[in-house]
Amino acid sequence: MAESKAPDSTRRSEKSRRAIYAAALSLVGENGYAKTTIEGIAARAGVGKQTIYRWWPSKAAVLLEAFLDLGEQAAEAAEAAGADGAYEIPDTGDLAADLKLVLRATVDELNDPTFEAPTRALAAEGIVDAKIGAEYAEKLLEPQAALYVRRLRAAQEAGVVRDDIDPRTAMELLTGPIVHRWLLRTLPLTHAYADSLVDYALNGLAPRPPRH
Amino acid sequence: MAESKAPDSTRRSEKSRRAIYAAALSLVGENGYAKTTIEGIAARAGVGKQTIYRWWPSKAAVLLEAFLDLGEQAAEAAEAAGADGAYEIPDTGDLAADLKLVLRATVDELNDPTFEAPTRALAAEGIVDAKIGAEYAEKLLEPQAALYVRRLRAAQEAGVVRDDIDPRTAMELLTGPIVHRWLLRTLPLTHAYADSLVDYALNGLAPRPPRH
Amino acid sequence: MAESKAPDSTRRSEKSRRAIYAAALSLVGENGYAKTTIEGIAARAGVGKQTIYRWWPSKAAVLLEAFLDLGEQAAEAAEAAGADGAYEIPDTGDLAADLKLVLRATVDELNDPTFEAPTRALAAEGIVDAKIGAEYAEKLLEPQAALYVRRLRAAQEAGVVRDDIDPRTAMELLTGPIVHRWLLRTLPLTHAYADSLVDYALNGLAPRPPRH
Amino acid sequence: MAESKAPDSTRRSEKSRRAIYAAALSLVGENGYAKTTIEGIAARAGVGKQTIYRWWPSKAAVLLEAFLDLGEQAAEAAEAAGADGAYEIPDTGDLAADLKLVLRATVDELNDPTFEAPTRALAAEGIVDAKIGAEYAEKLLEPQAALYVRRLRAAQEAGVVRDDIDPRTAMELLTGPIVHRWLLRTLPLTHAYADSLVDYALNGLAPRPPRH
DNA sequence: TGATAACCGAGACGGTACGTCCTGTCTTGAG
DNA sequence: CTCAAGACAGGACGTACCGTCTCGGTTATCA
Repeated sequence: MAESKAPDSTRRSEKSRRAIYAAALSLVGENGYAKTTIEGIAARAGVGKQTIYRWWPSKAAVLLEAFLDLGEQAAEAAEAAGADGAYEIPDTGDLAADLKLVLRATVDELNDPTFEAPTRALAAEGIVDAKIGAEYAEKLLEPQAALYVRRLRAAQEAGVVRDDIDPRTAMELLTGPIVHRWLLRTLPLTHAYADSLVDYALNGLAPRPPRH
Repeated sequence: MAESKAPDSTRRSEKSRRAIYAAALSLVGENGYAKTTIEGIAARAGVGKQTIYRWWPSKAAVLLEAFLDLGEQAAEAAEAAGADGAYEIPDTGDLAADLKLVLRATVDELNDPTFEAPTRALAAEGIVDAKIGAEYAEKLLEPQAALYVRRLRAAQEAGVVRDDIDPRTAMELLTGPIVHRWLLRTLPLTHAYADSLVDYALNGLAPRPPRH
Repeated sequence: MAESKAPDSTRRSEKSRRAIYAAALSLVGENGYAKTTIEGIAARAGVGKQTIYRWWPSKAAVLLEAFLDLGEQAAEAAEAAGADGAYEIPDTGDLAADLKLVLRATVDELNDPTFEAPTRALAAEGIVDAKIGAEYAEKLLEPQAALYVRRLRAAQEAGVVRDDIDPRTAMELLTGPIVHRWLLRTLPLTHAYADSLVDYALNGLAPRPPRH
Repeated sequence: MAESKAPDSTRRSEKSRRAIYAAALSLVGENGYAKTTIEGIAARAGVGKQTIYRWWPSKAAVLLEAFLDLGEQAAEAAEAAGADGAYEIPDTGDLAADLKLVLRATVDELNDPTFEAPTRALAAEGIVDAKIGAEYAEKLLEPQAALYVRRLRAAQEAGVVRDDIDPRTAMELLTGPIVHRWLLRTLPLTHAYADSLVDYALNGLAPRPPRH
């Protein structure tokens, strides 16, 4: 059942891999994803084209891995810098405040022009190419999602979220609209919007029956 | 001070335009958007390439117009078939039921494999190309959004939605998560999910204080 | 029975054709045939690669045509310069002298370093590729051969060559050894050698019976 | 002052060498010389590419050696089969008949489709690459030429060829036209042609003065 | 009798050129 | 003027080989 033509990854050149990541990221930053070519990446990385085609199935796959590598390096750096490893959504007891904090951070990140082009490009590629999409979701989205789920479960245990709520769906109620606005650029993405979403989601749209 | 190179649209060939729409849609359906080329569209439409370049700025623009045209034709057909023109979200008095109805329809539409490829392609293009994205949002998303806003305002007047709620944000609370799941394929898109969203959005995640 | 994909030669760019000829000849002169690439020819000619692939089946075909064109232009120039058009082997009545004259000229031409590289390259290509070889023979060799045949026929009429001799074979008796030496570089190619060939061929190797 | 990178030929793998010869010859036979690659030879021979690059400077050199080896093996086989080793042109006393015999054999050999492709390929390579050409001439052509020279010298001693004839040039008068026809495919190569060449060469083209 | 060189198979590497495809522009001839 | 047709310059595609290199794994002398 082994792949007949799989290259021998033990002999892979680490130097080339890193150079390809760097070249891909810089070219996408400079010219945009559409104008970035495999040929251009190879040239800037000082690498033969075949070395890219040998290890990646597509331009999108290269960029995705480069992105993931960037994240991993940042994580390692953070860990080395003293943090206790796993980042978590804070739990101050005030769920609304905690969620607003992280959603505002997400909003800021999405509005950061540095990351905008490559992130949009990857998202677009993932929308069309299921393979890329799955990897994108698994590697970039899922870890983030898990944080929300943990915080929401804690909230359920603390009694501030109903027990019959599915944390996953609850998370999507918060992040879905933000991603939607960012992707489709329908309306500006602001801190106020993030706050509104938290309030609406936690308390619902229907009026509360008045206490007696 | 008119555009020096603007073609004279009064002399435009209607037949060619329709042939281009048909060719574009069929080719995207057969081979996917990425493998569809302007040359291929021109060939299948029996049209010179210049005729496409003269009237559209990009492949995405062609497909977008083809899509809009499809919608318009469907609308005209529906109108001719007897309906009173403007479609609306029903108002039975039961907001939750009404919303579930339309959200389930949206889910079905998004799951329809016929429309999947071109819709994803357009969405992806819109994510990367702001021009396309704006037109996409204005022509395809906005009319749909307006229906929700109207229905939610009616609900506010009826007192089943709080007055301080922004209908636009409320709408995004419902459709955002659905679009998000569809685009990123994180989890399957079902009627049950649509129902949950309505319930969560209307009632919130936090427990209601007990009536006295 | 028409070719399905034949390009329309009436719309062919004369300028590009000439530029391709010039580029091909100069590159072969500079770097040799083997190191001359279609890509290089296209680049120097300021032409798209497809323009070469559209009109020629191979690098050898390009060079062959370029060579033929060179000959035609030289011929036109000569004609314009006053000559009476068709060049002929002179007929002074002394066959041996006349043949030595042209064979010495041929030797000089083959020893000319300017023409050596491209001519060898074309000959080599023709040896391997029958199509090229046939065109090479027809366009470059045949006209030359016809001159010999005419001169030898005149010699037969004048009674200095036996009537039962095939002029074609006779010609090959003269040129074959020269071409052979040139191609295979077995021994140097000199005027003396050319003279010997004429003497040997005209008088034979066997001793003449003594006159009475 | 020895070559710093010369491999140690005493440790050379005989098995690999033979496998490379066999692979080279079979691939040239199957696909032609141009489509035969060093990589392909190595793969079929079950040999690393470096083993070829270590011992041969070029593809042509590999094929040339393979060819020579073929000839040597044939010679050894012939010797073992009883012959007295050195082959010679027969000397029956009738020079014309003897020459016709060997020239007809040469014609048959050149017309043998089995040897055609590789022989043409080698000849073509030798025409362009002087190094290969020299080796080709020395190893394959020279031994053959020596046979002619010996037979012609014997003819001179017997008085059937004039003493002032250069045997080498005389030989070229016979073989040159045949090789020429074969290489350039101008006209078919037949026994009759070989016979004519012998007659023309021996007796010359000019009429003999009538005996008194 | 190990050390220590070589050759060896294998195949990744930086490159070059291939021949194909498509882009967006330009030109031609018909209507 | 628009249109169908398609040639053009340009350039990226993905593939095939080039010739070099590095990697274990056998041999096959020498210490």
